[in-house]
Amino acid sequence: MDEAAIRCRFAPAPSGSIHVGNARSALFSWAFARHHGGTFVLRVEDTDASRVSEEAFHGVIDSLRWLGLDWDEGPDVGGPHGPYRQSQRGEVYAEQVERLRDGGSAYRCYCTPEELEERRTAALARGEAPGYDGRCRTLTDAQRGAFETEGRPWSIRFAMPEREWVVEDLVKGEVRFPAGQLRDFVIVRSDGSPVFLLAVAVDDWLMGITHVIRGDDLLASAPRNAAVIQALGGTPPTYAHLPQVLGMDGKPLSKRHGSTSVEGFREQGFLPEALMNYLALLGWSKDESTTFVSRDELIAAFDLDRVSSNPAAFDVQKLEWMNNHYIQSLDDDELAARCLHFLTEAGVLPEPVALRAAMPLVRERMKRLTEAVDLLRFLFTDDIEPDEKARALIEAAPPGYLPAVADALAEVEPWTAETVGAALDRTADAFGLNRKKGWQPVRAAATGSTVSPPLDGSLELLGRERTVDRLRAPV
RNA sequence: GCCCCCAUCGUCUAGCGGCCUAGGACACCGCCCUUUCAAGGCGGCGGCACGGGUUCGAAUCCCGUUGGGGGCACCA
Repeated sequence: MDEAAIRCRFAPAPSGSIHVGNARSALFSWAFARHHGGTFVLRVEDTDASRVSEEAFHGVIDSLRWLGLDWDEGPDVGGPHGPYRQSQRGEVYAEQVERLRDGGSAYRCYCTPEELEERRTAALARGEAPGYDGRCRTLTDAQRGAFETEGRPWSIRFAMPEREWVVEDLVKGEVRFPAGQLRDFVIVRSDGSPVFLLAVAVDDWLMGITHVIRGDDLLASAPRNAAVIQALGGTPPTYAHLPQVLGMDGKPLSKRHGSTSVEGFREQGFLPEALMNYLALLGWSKDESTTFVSRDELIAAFDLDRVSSNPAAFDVQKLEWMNNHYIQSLDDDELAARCLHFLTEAGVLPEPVALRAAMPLVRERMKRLTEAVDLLRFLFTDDIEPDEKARALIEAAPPGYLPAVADALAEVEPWTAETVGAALDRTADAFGLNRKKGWQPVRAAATGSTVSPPLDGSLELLGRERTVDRLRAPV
């Protein structure tokens, strides 16, 4: 195929935040376009005006950019096929609907919602398919005239050709829909607004989309999209339907799985490169053993022939492991910069130099950047309140031990992790304590917790004065 | 109810008729390292949903069963 001509798109509905399943569709579509040197288009499907807001619109764009995706055409960057928001393409759809009507591929439907519902339940009761029965497709002029003079509101339906439809799907293979299975569907609501099924087809066609890569919940709409495009005189794009992303319980991702939006993961302290890597491997594999794939490696290696056709469960534990890997790969400056946001958000105001210096201490201890808060709080505030376990440890220390440690540390010169550690060992030794017994009470008193970054390095950063003060503070 | 999709360790997957005694990764368990917690190293547990075919030979191909998911909207 002519690779340069490949055009893919991601078409999210800006209703709420973009969840990871959709993000993966975007990622695969983007990677496919980039791999083949094609064009990636972002189009916002906001035909249902009641559910969209400017905030949601920007949220989608922010999430995609944060993830590391970019697009050549879209609502924010423009392009030759705009506008890229369906809410702004009303006249485009109106024009194409006229063409469909002129060509006999669309007709006015006068059925009321109540009638439709009634016939649907009746069909179900008879054991028949609940879809539209095509009544208004064969109205006589007299019947039509009667409805018109009656002033009945009407919607416009697409006359689905009654034949078998075959979708040559790049992931699912050849998918056949028996004749009669696909019913006439509404393309224009009675209020005159276009419906998704129409808008998608028109836009994919007019925007020159060659490959539609999306979730397989849309598989059944592929023949409908294709039929509309054909009726318009165009050639339908090639489709690739990705299996769904599920929760660990095997059920579709939903609210009860917790925060599953890209924005949610960002707020939880995940790195975009980790999320991208994880998502890339959810339903796609580079080979039999590769686990880490950078953005560039993904572009270089991605293709649809290695996309799995079965649904995948989203495993946060694996994401966390991968996030830790990426955190470990960041240098001190970069990691400190990324942690800063979470610390300030939590009300911990870090001193820049100390923050950077603390990175080697916490780097391999964080699965999420948010963990920097608890790990480093002791360093940036003197308002240390030992937790229950810490308090118990402090109280269990031999009488005079902590003051003795304070005295020893007061004399240490120079103040480094090594010398601090040595002083700690000497004092513990003098009290007949091993390292574990000797260091834990100190950790508890200095950090307020039984868990902290390595103690010697932590005290080095905390400084002599603050360390000694904390060890001498009445418990 | 009808149509469609899917089926390899708990999870993500490799496998595209003999290379499979089914490989890797996460998780889990054990050991090592160790000042806590991690990280790291080593080892272990664990799977082809079931039943029929096809074939000299089936995780791989076909059919059925079961199980899961999606669709059949004036939602997208």
